[in-house]
Amino acid sequence: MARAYWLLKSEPETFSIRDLETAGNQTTDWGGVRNYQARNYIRDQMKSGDLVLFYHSNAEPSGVAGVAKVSSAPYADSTALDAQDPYFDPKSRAENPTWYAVDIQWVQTFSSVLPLERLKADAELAGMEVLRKGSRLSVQSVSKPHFERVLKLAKVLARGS
DNA sequence: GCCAACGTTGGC
DNA sequence: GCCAACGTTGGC
Repeated sequence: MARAYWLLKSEPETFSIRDLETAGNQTTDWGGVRNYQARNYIRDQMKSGDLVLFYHSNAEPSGVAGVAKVSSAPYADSTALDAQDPYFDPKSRAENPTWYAVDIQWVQTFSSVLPLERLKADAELAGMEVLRKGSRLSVQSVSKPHFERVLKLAKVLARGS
């Protein structure tokens, strides 16, 4: 099956593209997702090699900060099974997990964050989920043309700075 | 800090 | 199964 494209949101004060970059070639487990639609994307569709737009939310500015890649198959989110973890979910069981995670790996940090405002202004990105008013989903599917367009805009931004 | 747009919970 | 109340997300 062909590679898929995603957008993952993170608040940079919690975990930023720099934090991911610091991890270098090491993988980072992307867990703690507690929304069923996002869970379904992770559990049912994500696969190793998929590419990810790493999005900073609640940031100044909010926008796409870089690129990551999925580096594992989906697996049970251990934070849901650990009673000491803030993301613990007593309804999730090891033999039938409710929540899933994947490993991700740093690929690229943009020279500066590509702001949401810039994405909104681009006609080719019309219909992209992250641009929808009230879009709160932390794991979003991105079309290949939209993914490639975002990379293009990031390059243009780098050239201009 | 405000508030719109959600998703979830629980009474009925 | 409906829906009001509530909690959360996230842009601004």
